[in-house]
Amino acid sequence: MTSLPLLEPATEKDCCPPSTGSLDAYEAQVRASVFKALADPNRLRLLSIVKSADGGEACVCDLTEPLDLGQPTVSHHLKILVDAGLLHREKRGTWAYYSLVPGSIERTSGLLETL
Amino acid sequence: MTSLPLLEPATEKDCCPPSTGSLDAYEAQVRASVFKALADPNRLRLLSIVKSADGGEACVCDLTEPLDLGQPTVSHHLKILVDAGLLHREKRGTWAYYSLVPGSIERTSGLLETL
DNA sequence: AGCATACATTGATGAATGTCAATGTTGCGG
DNA sequence: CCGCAACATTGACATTCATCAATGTATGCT
Repeated sequence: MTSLPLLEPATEKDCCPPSTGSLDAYEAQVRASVFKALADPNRLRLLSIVKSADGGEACVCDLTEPLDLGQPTVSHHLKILVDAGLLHREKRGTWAYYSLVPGSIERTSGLLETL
Repeated sequence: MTSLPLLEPATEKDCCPPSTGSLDAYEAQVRASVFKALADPNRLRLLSIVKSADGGEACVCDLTEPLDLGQPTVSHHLKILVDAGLLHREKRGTWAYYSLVPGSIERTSGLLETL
């Protein structure tokens, strides 16, 4: 994988006028990689827990127990969500705090409705 | 896989009050299976082509060429989209016509925003 | 009946994915 | 400096997945 621009940043020009009438191969691949990040039950639960966490953020140690997964596995899933542009990672001291990227859920919905 | 109720039918009771505050394992699996259907570029293109097709429907023979895929592969992808509740299949004569299930895109967006 | 067309299903194969154990890295406290 | 705690990375393994070739199943036509 070559690290595609998954979720376009908020500072994007006016969005997605479908000139051809249907998705070209490139756009389809970009969008599919975002849905790939959502295509795992544990990653959906991670998003849900982070979203409803106190302060809107959570560290790995808070996430490994409710999912009943090992710490390396949780870190792996979190990395996929960060690479997809859905989660933001901020390291403070020894802890890594994950939070939802503002607007990322809405932008992902947009990827669906502008098919 | 045991054929889970992927996209709840339109005749669903008032939607998804999150009692626990975060997704339980079952709900996460149900929702993930819908996003799994969307996690492939060729399937996204299929949805896009069907959506913008004349009359809102298309047969397999219209879909195999723009995707540059074999007919069995296209049929396979279409089956996944039907099983996910996103496409509807209607057989008329020798042809099989696929169309978007009304409201399925919006319901899928709902699966995102109610995480 | 016989044949061609449109589509589905099966089986096989290479690639991608989820998980864990082991190890590496970084920051904090004594 | 030493050890511990939190997290990331690597390597291995089993499972799932996307694709195709071959075959099966209807349906329409002559």
